[in-house]
Amino acid sequence: MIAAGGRLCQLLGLPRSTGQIYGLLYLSTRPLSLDDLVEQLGISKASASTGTRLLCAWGAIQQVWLAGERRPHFEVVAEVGRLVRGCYTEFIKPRLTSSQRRLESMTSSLDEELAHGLLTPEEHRLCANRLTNLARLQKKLLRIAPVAEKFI
Amino acid sequence: MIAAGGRLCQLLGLPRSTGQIYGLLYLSTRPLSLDDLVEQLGISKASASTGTRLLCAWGAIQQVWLAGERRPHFEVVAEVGRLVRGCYTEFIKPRLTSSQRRLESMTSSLDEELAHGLLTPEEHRLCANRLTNLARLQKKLLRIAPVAEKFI
DNA sequence: CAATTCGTTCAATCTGGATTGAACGAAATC
DNA sequence: GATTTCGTTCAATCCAGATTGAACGAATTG
Repeated sequence: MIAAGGRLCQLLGLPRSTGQIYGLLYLSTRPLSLDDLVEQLGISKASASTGTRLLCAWGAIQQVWLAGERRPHFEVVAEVGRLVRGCYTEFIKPRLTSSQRRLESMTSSLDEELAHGLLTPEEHRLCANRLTNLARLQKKLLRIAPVAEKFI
Repeated sequence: MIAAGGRLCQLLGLPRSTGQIYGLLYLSTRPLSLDDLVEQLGISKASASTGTRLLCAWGAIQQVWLAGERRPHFEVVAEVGRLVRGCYTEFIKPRLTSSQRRLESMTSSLDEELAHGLLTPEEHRLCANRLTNLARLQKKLLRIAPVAEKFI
């Protein structure tokens, strides 16, 4: 589980240690402290600190205060599906909408170039077609979201 | 467009140059040779060679032989949606199915540990629950595919 | 208040993988 | 057949970003 989490994060361009922390906590039968993570994963306290903070910010894990312990421990929060959804709304969706704006500006500047005679009508038609294709794809990708949410 | 392709590839953990090549070809009004790519993108011929080969393998671009030219040129193939679908069947789906197998083996070894008294029934129940949660999520993700294909 | 225990931060280091220059082989041209 | 023009391959290099050790500050304990 630790290895799987590490590889998944590395595949996504995220710190491997972060995935390892989640993997360990996911099958731990009790909340773990920072030093537990350091010891069991063989990572530095610095990595453990930044990793847990990142996972907390994503709502993947949470701090809990155990009776008799004065430092916080960590445990995973239940639903994994929420992580996937969060990944969509945090990562994919903003990029899709921002690139939609960029596409619009590219289209308008393309029209300008045609008006100034920098492009033949032929060339303009080809580029405009490709850009509208992209725009259409983006709209579809954005429309999938509500459908997918019903499934997950 | 070049920058967008480069950044997208970099985000996905792919060579930036590959994305740049696709971005340039996507708005080019004519097929380009390897040396065109080298010149216009400022990348080495080695990067251009491996990049075009990768994109050809994905069906993102294709070679065309222009009359009077003895070396092949490259152009994008139209539908972008096919790329997204290919990304799913090539990357996501295999990983989902392989990790499904791994999950099953983990579950069975977990049962063994319970039988050998290495785990309390309490601990076994918690781990088994989390594993079945994961398995359920994977099944859902796999089931989304046919739905999404109708949309894109 | 001193001493200890933590978590955080930051500069330095390490590393996986992209990039590249050069060598190579194939094909075409003369 | 010699020469030039290509595309490919591979070892060396480079780089972004993950990791870490050490220093720091806050909180707690004696």
